[in-house]
Amino acid sequence: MNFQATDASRSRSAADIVHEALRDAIVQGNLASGVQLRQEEIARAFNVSRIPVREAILRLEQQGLVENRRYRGAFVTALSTDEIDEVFRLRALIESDAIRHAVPRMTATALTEAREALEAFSRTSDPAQLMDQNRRFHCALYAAGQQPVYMGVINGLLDQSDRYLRAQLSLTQGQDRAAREHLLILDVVQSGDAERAADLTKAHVTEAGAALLDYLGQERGGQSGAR
Amino acid sequence: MNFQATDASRSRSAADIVHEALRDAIVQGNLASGVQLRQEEIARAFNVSRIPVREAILRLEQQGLVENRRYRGAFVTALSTDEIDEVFRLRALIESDAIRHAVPRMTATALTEAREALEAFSRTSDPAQLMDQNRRFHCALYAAGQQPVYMGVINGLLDQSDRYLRAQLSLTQGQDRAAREHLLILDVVQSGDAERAADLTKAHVTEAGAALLDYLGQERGGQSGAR
DNA sequence: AGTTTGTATATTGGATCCGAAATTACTGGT
DNA sequence: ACCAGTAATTTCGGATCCAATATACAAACT
Repeated sequence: MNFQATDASRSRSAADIVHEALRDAIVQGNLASGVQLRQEEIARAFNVSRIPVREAILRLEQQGLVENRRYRGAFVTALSTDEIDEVFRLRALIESDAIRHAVPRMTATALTEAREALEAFSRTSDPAQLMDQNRRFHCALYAAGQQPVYMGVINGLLDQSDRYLRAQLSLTQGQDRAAREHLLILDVVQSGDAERAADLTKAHVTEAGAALLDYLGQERGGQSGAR
Repeated sequence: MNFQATDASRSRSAADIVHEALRDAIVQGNLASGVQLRQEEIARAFNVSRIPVREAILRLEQQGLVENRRYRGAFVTALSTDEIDEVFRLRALIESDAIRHAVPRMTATALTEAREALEAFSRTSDPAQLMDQNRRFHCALYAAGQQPVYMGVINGLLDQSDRYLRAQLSLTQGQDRAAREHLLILDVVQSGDAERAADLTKAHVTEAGAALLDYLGQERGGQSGAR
């Protein structure tokens, strides 16, 4: 047998495809907060019936990316500034703990993947690429901890934070700072200092959140709790 | 206007009812790990079509309570001992932080609800009641912190841990110990010492997890990572 | 006998159709 | 001109039907 065997059962269902497309659109900001998702419209766009669309929207609702109001439709959710603050505090808490756990279990492959992500992050200026490589960097390090439950929660929070972070990270300030901090974190991880890696990660996330809230404060006029 | 206004749009859909029933059945252990959920069978039991059943199973999948394998069906998930350990470590981390945030914002109504839950917890010996009041006690305190994102994540983790915790808590040892610790936590919360409340909560959850893993170790024969 | 292949059945995924609720447009009255 | 009440349209939730896939079993072949 000398052919490339690919697990056919992993072929994505229609619902998977629709879900992923919608999820990306929301996270990347192509679907703005408050926009209504019409099942019929989406079904036509993907050339499927409304059933897989409903399934996709269901999944988005569970992820907190849309809000489904009975007989009225699904709307892309908007987080209040307070909720955004919460997301980043939770991320700081969990991700610092995750990296503390991961450092003593670090593998070479995780380190190389993180390094690749870091380099790709510095090279690009495409926002989508920026977000992808940012997530890839962090998750590569956390994944070495072999903690699937942690990863699940972290990914959920990242989905929430990404679509807001995108704007802030696109500012060259944000990208440069993130790149510097990533490099620092990677060095410390490599040195094996778990506590310091945890502290740096906590600060990294906390400051990203602060910068974002600052940025949003100007955009939104600074009213706390505003949608 | 002196009538009790109830949000009519909150009337539960068929999918809601099925979802809740299945969720309770899994959490309360009436549906054991590994059992297959057959859509047709469930649809007949609830006297609905398979559509709302599929929606319910979808939601359970997102919550991590069942695993859906394409064209094969949905199976109640079993957490490995490692994953259970993770759930409790995450809970300890997040819930201690949640109560630290809640203490300085504590309200009288939250305290009374927590006290009521505590008393009901001590009085009953019904496992289902035990679980309900346990969750009610903790969530009442956390809720005073006004952190919806935290609450969402915590509730998800509680859904995961509850169905394993149930067995352990039913042992009178477990119940007595939990009741004592709850009383202690409530006192400290009332005294306004956020740090100590956080420490106690962390210890409370950590020890519950340890006791559970110990208990499961006997049941399962102690093979780590076993399903 | 063991293995393999074809078939029959069961079960899920998706499409189409129907009913319910909500929003919008319209009409008649004051 | 404005408001209430009603009809029409839109959109969602659910039921039924069809297609795709997996499992179980039986028959045939080595």
